[in-house]
Amino acid sequence: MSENPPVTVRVDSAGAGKTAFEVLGVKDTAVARVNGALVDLAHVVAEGDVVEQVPYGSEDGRNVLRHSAAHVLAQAVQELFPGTLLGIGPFIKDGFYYDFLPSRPFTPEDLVAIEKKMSDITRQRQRFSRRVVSEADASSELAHEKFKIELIGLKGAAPEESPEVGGAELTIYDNLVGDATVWSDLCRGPHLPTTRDIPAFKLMRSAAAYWRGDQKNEQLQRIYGTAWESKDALKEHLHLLEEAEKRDHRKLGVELDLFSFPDEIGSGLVVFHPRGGVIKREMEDYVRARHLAEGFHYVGTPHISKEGLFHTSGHLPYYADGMFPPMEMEGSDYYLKAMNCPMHNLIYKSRGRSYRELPLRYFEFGSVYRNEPSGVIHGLTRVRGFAQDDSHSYCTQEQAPDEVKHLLTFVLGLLKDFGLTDFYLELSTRDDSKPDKFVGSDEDWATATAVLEKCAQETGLELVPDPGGAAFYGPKISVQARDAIGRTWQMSTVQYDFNQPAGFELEYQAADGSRQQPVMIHAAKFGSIERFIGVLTEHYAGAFPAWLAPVQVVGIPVHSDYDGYLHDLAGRLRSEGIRVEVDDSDDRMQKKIRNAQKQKVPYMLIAGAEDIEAGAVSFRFRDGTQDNGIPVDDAIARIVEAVRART
RNA sequence: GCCGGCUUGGCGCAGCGGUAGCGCAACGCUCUUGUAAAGCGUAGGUCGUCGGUUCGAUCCCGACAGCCGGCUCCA
Repeated sequence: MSENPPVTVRVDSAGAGKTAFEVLGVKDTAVARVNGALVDLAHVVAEGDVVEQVPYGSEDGRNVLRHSAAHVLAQAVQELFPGTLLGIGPFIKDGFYYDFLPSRPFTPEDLVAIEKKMSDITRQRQRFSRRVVSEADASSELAHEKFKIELIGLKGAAPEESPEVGGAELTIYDNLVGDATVWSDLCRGPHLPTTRDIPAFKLMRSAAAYWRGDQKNEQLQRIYGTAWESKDALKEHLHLLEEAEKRDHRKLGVELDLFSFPDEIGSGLVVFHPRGGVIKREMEDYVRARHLAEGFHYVGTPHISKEGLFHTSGHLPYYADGMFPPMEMEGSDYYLKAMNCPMHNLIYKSRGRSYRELPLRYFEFGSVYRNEPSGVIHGLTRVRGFAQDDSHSYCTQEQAPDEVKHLLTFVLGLLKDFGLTDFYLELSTRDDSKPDKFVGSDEDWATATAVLEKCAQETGLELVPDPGGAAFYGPKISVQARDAIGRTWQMSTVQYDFNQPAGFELEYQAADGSRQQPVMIHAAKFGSIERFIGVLTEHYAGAFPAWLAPVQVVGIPVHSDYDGYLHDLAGRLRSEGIRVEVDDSDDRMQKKIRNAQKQKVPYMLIAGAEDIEAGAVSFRFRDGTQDNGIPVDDAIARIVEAVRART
């Protein structure tokens, strides 16, 4: 990042006719912003123009250098694999990609060769030269590039869809060596001045991607790369990726013996081992207690149901693809439930309800099963069987806004209790162009959406629209949480539903004696217990806070003579509810410390002759710091307090 | 579901057309004195599954399953 504020110049009469680069006259300039629009440094300015430096390390600067790198990638691919057709090549977070239609998919070896060819191209200092073309000229020049032709046809329709087209005019960028054009691509620009100006890049991987993101379209081969304003910035990014890999919950799940996915059970189905079970149980106990404190009633429902229930709820007409296929018994088809709401509705309906009971809140850890496509299964964050900490609040339409607010406040507080503190909200709404995917009237959708939007805004959190992302029965707010290394995860959802109360003919008797239909608010606080454990594992990199740690204390004797002393201490801790082990194996002390450290145990209690003489014990913490000679009573109090405080 | 890659003892990895090794872990023995790996020994694998090619397959080919990276989708 540039330390100094960007240079800004207002062009005077002497500057008119010069290039943006000339009037700025400063280094560390990727492109220029002239009167608010990004342009090439070769752009000729006029008197009165305001020209601003865009440094390489700025957001725009990075985007431009990444997009320029994408061009070099495309050029390298077309030189190495003649006849390969081009898709699009935008910048993305941390890098860029380019989509291709090659005669065969790229291999890892191909990527090495392509990266080398890219280096050749950058060394040649090819100039990116902008040329305005008419639609007819572009079409004939790019006649062999069918995807580019399609983009030309889209010009103006969706400017955000690709960097190739959009804006007032159609442009082609030529790569020049001397005066000779060695390569060209349809592109809106802008670009760095030359290929040599790309400071640092690296190809990451290749993968398939559907043309224009639609499963119905042809599948292209996408190559991902990363590019940065300096070699150091690139190195730092690669280091961050390594760190992220170390906290991968799938890896930590094995190393810390938390859970596994036995092939024999099936893809996307998890078993929790004793240590993972501790985390799961602590979470559930705490969450259950918090729900009770917030006025929820804990209920219980089965995992499967006859199909009629899911017709009533609307799941079978709208969600059948997402459910496991039915099993037939005694002439009925039974389905594993994919959602808990239909069952809760039956509890509501089990007797007449009064307005005095509302809002009526049901909560359970409901096990649901969803037929996720095989390619999307991913550790704990995308599974086929999981438990939702699911609740349904039945209330009058007038109560709904307060209930949504209540839920949002509750959810955010709960997430904070687990160490997640950085959030934004997403408002998922109906896609009006696909009426067959959503049930209910326009008016009801508008009402529901307005309630959610207003409540979301009142939290003061950033609110991002998600058009088309609603459930079939109503709009939703989802809470996105950022973890310790800045990645975001979709956690909680709050959904406003007026359709299922109608389908189930739910009602309550109002104060005036009339029968009214309640609305129901669905809310999953963690989304799924499984996903949340996965996210927490990555957030804490396996070093869970003491209250969640599978093993909270390990006693380590300096010599086996002191095993008994530590066993006595462990007994006292255990009676305080602390999960404690004494490592009385015949390893040496150093090895025991190493083992406890690798298991990320919060407290190591070390005892030798000095400690015993003083009636004390020595702490070693996970960060390697120590606190020696602590009297045993103090040590116990300290640990008990830390666990109680959930810090 | 689609495209590509991968699959060798509990974990991490070698290897190779002539039926397999290493480190850690496990087990045994001898050790154990202050903050991240003591030494020696033992045991453990029909090389994911099923077919095919071959005199012979862990190795080559195919199908299936699982996993990984993306796309699409999603709590």
